[in-house]
Amino acid sequence: MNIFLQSPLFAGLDGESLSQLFACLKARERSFQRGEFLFSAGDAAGLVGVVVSGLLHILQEDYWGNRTILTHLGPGDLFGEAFSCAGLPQFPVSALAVEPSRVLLFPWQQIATPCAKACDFHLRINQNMMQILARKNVMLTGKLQHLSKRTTREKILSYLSSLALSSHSREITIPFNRQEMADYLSMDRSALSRELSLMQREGLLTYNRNHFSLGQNPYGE
Amino acid sequence: MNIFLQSPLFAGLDGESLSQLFACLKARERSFQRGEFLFSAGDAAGLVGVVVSGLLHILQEDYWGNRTILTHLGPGDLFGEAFSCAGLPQFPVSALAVEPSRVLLFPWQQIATPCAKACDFHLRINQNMMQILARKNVMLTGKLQHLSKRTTREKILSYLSSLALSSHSREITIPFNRQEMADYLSMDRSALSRELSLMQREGLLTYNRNHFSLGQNPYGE
DNA sequence: ACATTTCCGTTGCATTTGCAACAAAAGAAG
DNA sequence: CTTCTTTTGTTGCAAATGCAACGGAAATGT
Repeated sequence: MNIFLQSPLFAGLDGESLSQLFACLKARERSFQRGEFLFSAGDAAGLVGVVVSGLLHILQEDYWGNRTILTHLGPGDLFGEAFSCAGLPQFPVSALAVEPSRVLLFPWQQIATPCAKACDFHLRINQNMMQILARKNVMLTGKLQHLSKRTTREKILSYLSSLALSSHSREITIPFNRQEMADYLSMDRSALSRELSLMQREGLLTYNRNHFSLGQNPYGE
Repeated sequence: MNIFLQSPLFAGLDGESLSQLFACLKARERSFQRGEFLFSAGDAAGLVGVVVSGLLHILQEDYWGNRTILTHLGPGDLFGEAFSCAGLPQFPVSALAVEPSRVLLFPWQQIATPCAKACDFHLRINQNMMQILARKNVMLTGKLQHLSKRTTREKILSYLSSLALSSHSREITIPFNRQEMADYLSMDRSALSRELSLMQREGLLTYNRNHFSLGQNPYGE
């Protein structure tokens, strides 16, 4: 139960409201065994879920059948919301339980349309859902900015710059180690290290581990 | 007026509802001269707009002051919705009129909270907005899939594969010419042409201009 | 039909990047 | 302190990529 209260979808609600809301949402809790699919690509979309316990993988399969793991989902995480809310007829990805898992599932429609009682809870999670989608949007847009740069250096600077701007400081501590940073920016770790090292020698920035300090101008001398 | 009816935000409404709704939303129309900023990075967010006529650029400025054009917006296009809805305190980007432009502006809050009259229109654009955010989400996620591949070939295949899957066909016609396709995938046009040519020689696919036909298996022989 | 413009494929070349392997540094465990 | 593990920096090398330039093909306009 605590899981739900911490989930952004149910933010602002208390335990009591929650049980009423779950009835409203026609939510039901289900268990999945290790290796069981919650849904597969091609299944009708319209389902939203919250992980209660266990571990899920969101998988994508391309035209030739190659699978990629897109995300790992743990307790509290939300899934299916974007596809369902976008009105896609089918899920383009699959959700797999990689550990015995319990999830709360409910039909998307129940969120979108106000219930007969027009309850406040309903309004609230409606707003929450919108905020969740919007935030994810902002996040994705940001990451896309970095990845659409063509060179390693530009990607790195784009990433660090965005952090510096949002923290209003030239001092940045990132939440990644080198390997994770390289993964986030979709590049090789050694290439990342090499470029960082180069940039430091050129005086664009200084760094130590996951702490960075940006210089004045990456271009002019 | 027609512009609005075609905009996804106002989908499902008719002309009459629209005028009532605009009052509800406290919408006002404003004109901007060429070169005038609608808002600048750092301004308080919370504003949503629809372009009526003219042309806007969304600009981003990085830590060192380098500007990038993120988007071009024309009549019917929506802007500001993600940032405002996400609850960001400030806009991280700027909006500039590059031609004399007219836009409809309204405060985000008016969409999120139902009006005193609890009008149906209100509910409707609430749902519309959510769908818009969700669809953009799906789009961004898809593009991110492609860009996070490390090699030119993988990016191309990821892109074509996703189109093939969603159209349930190995025959694909893309909405881009070469240069645009290269831009979309963030790569050099000649590098794209070279790789396509290579893949065709290897039998992975065949193509002509913007029409592609995928082969059976890009890996095994 | 002809001229003009846009689009596309190709290629040489310099540079960048991924990959692999190793060394140095930092941190954790004993 | 010593040992072991993890993280990070470095480097050689092959392959990939961006860049620039060019020529041919296709589309467009007259």
